[in-house]
Amino acid sequence: MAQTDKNNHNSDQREAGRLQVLDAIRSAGTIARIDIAGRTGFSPATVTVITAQLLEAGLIEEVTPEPNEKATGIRRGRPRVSLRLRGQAHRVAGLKVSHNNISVLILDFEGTEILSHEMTLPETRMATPLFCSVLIEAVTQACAKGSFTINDLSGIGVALSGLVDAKRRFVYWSSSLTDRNVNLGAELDSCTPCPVFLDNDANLVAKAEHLFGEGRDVDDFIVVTIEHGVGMGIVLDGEIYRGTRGCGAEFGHTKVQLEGALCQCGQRGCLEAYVGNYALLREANIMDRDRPLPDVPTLFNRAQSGDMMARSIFDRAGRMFAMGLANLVNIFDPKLIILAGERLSFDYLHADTVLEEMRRSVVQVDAPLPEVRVHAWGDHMWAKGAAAYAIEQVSAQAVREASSDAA
Amino acid sequence: MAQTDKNNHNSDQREAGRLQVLDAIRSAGTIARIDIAGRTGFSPATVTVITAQLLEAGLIEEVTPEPNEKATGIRRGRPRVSLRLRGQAHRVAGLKVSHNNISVLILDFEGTEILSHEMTLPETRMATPLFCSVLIEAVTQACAKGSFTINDLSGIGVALSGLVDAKRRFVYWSSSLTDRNVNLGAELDSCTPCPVFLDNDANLVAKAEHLFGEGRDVDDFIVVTIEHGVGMGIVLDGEIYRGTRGCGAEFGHTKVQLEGALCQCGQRGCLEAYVGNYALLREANIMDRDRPLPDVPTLFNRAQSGDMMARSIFDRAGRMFAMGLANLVNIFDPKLIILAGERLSFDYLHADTVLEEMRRSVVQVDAPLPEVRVHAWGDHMWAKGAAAYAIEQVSAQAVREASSDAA
DNA sequence: TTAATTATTTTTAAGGTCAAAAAAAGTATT
DNA sequence: AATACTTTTTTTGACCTTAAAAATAATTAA
Repeated sequence: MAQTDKNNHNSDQREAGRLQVLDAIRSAGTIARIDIAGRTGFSPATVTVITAQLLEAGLIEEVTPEPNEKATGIRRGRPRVSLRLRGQAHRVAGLKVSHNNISVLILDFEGTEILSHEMTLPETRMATPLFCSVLIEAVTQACAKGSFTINDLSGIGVALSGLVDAKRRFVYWSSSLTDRNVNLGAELDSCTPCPVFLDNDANLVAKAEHLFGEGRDVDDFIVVTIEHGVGMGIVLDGEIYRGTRGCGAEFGHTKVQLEGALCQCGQRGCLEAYVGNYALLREANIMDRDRPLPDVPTLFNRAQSGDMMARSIFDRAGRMFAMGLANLVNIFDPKLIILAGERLSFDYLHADTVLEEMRRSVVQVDAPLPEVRVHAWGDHMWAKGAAAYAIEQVSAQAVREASSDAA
Repeated sequence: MAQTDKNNHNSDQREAGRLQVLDAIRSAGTIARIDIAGRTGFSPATVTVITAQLLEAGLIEEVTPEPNEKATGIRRGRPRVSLRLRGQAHRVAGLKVSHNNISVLILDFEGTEILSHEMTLPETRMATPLFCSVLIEAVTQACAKGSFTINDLSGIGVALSGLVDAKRRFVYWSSSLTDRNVNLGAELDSCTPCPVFLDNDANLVAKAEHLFGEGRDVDDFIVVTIEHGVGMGIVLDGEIYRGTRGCGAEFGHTKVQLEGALCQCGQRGCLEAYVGNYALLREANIMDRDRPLPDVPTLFNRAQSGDMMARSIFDRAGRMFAMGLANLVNIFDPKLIILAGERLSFDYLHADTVLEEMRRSVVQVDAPLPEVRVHAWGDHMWAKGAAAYAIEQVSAQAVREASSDAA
């Protein structure tokens, strides 16, 4: 809310069209002008004009069809000329700051992975200046791996767990920082040669789903991530919904029980306090203090091999999760919910029984229920989200330049 | 989702601007062109062009300042010419169908109330044909009161409790209809000389708040209504958010307790089953079967005079409500929440303790919390929402005609 | 009273987008 | 091989919006 650009009739209007076309090309991979017109709603005439400018700016290129390859069915009429993004146009980095380490992913403009890099953190929580220099160091190391430098990057996206106002690049609170209320964008600007973009990690997974994942052809969906905590990203009308202060979509701290279990946020009854990684282990270890459990997969194995205590922990978590999802459906009535996870060990939350319970807890109408897709990403998920955000922002900047050059 | 017009570059684009200007004039009451430019983001030049067309179409008029009245502070420069809606341009009806009766409210184009009318229903639940004829009868009676006929109306808005897809004018379910899945829009079209618009009643209260109420100057807010049940209307970017199937924002059936109290919808643990009117009475009558309570105000009086049982009922309801509101804040991070109610007897839900509990249950950041405004409407609230919707739709139609005439 | 100043509104010239027409680049038919 | 046909792309003329300039209508100062 209040955080969507609108009414910027100033110079924004020409950019908007360019960006829409660029997005259409990105989501399609390769696409002919006529289909861009179909998808975006622009007239073919306008598409011609816009693509000409994007071509001239070097952001896209025409695909010269191989003579043999008439695979797309022999069509009559003037043959289509497909367009695609020009990968070499830009190079961006995506960073995910985790508990113990930073992952860096470098993508080209097309979204192709160039390389990835991991670096161990000196400390879990750092003061702002140290944090900045660690970030830069991680990027520098990654670039070195690919024989280029940080100066060859057009943008850097950073995924943080915590409460982030992405627009203002302001961090209210993050588990990686000892400081609160840090104007991290400004801090990082002074250390890097290229623009840095920040957001909450779950929002960025949603961004990755929108650009590269299950949400590629959908403009309205919700992404729920489960791991240590529970995160959510909301995409409405093709944009991340962030709320007034930039800290909406805190699904994990939605209350599912009055005076319920204690959450790491200090409050009680948060969904995360029933479903999150640490919540499950806490329960397990309360139940059986003599055999402390190291991790959730172990607990899950026990449940599957018939341990009733373990099973009841997952059972309750699943039911709470179903309730949370049902609430999302009741509020948003979305077309699609994506359950995104890095590891498959959390199968229990994707179980048919959970989804069935969700369906039962939803307002019943004679219309198809929202689709729920489970997307098991590799371990790059979070960093890829950050990189996706960087690509999006770099695209906007590039289009801005292309538009003003055209004038 | 998927239910916001976009990409209608066809003829929509000229309408959009006209409509935006019209909305700005409506929300301001009277406003000079230069301020319309400021508010809408259009250039003064465009405002001149658009207002000229709206003037010619008779939708707005210039305010001739009284010679004496230089009240607005002595300004230098060319004096502003204020514009306002021309009330006589259109006349619309808003209908709210309740348990036992229908209220009809007739407004002029400016939103001024011309008259209101109440009619008793023959039955609470009716088959579709009877329902339609009762609706028409109510409108006809109301018009007769004002010495005009239904033919003098430019549109009729209808507020229904239940699950309504406003875009399709389709009713999945309503407490007023015996049938399910009724294409009520089409049914009503065949009985009326003017267009009929339908929506869920809570959505329409949100519409009324946006056009005439506390949301007049806000484009992103949430309205929660409490009465028999609990309703919600979400305004994002100036538009009612309705979800994919048109049945989002079902706040009342959000689950706040696993395996909780039985709700009238047949499910368990719905917020409404703790906070709704009928839920409170149910509890009270379970507790004390010998003295059945007639209504909630009586129960509330008992609580205030120290009856511990009554007090505990309100206490739990309040805490559940606070939890529900906190969840909304955690998900939407809205700028404003409006608690809209017809009667003040529900003070207990607006109590400071409830709001305080909500504030405690929200993700804590060093930024101002969403504002919560309590708006106690008169008994026209629901019908006014329906009328507001009719005004909005009629405006769109009028602008469409003005635009095509201008061409 | 006249000129200067100020603020609002309107006009003008330029660029963006679209519908319709034209051009382009193929396949199908004779 | 020539012509007809089909589909995509580009061009054209018209309209919408804007920035900048001009016109308008007041107040203020001289």
